[in-house]
Amino acid sequence: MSSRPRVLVVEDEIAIQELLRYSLEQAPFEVVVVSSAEQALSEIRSELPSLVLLDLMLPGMSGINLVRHLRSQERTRELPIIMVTARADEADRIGGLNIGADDYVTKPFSPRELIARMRAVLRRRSPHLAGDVVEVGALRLDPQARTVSCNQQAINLAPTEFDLLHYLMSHPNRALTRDQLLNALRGDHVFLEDRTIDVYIRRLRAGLGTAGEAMIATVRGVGYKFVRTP
Amino acid sequence: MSSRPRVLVVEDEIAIQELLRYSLEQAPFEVVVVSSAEQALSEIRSELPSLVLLDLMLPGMSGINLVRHLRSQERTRELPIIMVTARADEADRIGGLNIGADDYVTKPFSPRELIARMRAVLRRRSPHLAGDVVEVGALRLDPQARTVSCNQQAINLAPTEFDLLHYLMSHPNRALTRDQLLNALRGDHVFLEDRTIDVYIRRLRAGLGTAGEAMIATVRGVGYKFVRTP
DNA sequence: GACCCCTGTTACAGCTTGATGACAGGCCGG
DNA sequence: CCGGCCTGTCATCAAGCTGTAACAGGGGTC
Repeated sequence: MSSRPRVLVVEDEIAIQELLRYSLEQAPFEVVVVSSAEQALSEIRSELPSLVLLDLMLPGMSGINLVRHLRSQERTRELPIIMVTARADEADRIGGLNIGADDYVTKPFSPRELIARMRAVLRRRSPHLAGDVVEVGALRLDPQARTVSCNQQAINLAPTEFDLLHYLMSHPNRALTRDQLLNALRGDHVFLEDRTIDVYIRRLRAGLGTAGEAMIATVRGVGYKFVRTP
Repeated sequence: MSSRPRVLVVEDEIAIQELLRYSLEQAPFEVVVVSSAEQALSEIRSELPSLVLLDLMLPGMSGINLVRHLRSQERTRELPIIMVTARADEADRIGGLNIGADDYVTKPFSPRELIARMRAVLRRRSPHLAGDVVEVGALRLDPQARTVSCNQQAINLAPTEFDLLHYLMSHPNRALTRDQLLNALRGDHVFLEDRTIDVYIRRLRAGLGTAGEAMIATVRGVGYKFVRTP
């Protein structure tokens, strides 16, 4: 869940589909591709992605109408959307942002630029999904490389421990309840014991060694907290 | 109790229920969802929430009638209520406020906006639930981080001591009865000895050190008071 | 100054909460 | 197919927190 943002690509040209799938997976994102607005709706209904990448020109319902529709629904009101348009003047015409997209890119675009824009949008909406390196004190976490180090010393963490640390470091100095942490790790449709978080905190602390004890604080009666200054 | 505000969501559409539950829990609020006015009454009877989020259109008893009923009862007269309404026309809005809701939002709404309005209402009615940092003299209390400091010096308090201080600091220069304090800490359905508050005041004063003696004043025959200027 | 009411303080038993170690099952790679 | 990690749960233990009673002390009233 917290590991890689899910991107829904709505694009009908096969060549571009493949280009996007490849470059986005390298980013890394988890990529789901559909080729029409109708399929996009169906996919979104079954699981909300972290971001939608949407071609303006589509068979059937147009991209613009899809954005309008998504913006009119409570569930998808805040869903980050980036539009892809064929020509710059098109972007001008639709005023990309006016119809409710968060950003747009014009073809031809460089994957590098696209990914940068996606990160920018995610950064605004959900900081821990943006893929930025997080650095606090001697601790450094790189979400893309999925590495953690403390004073240049590499630290090995299991996937869940990594995601947990990532979320904690992205929300420093804030007491987080076990519920919030479980939601961040597993999404809101999974039912797990609150106490499971205790165990992961323990494993994470053990993995981080002495430094970990200082940075991950227990907030009695509430949950846990990542403290910036020990 | 005082740690996270309890929100009762009265909403019959499943999709909106889930959206609200997720975004409110991240806020963070403690969320209870019911799908009819009758269930809402039953829930409120068993435990008074900090705020009610109420869809105007419900099966059975309408949202409007529920508000009227709540406003007619002593126990729920002051309960903050935000109405959610599908129709955006002005008559509804005015009606919403006239019948006694504290605020309203119209669908479609963004979770961000909704949470901002909830905070605003809470800030007005129950300042200690709004989540703002409270700063009085050298004392500083951060509800999100759950930290207290005096002249930059961290102070460690037990959960109840923290909540008590939070409530006191949010209502400065005002004599508060033991009943009021117990209510704020434990809700209105828990019965405890008044004198228990004395003990918590004692523990809180001890925790705050010399500064605490000066700021928490005893109001003989009434209760206690947080004084701004020693 | 005596008395009563109120508050301060302490001690304590019971309970809740968090830390920890162990374990079964699942998944993955070799 | 096997072995090794990873995951989620549980039982247990230690520590901290809570609520009450009991006693001490002080202030105000008459």
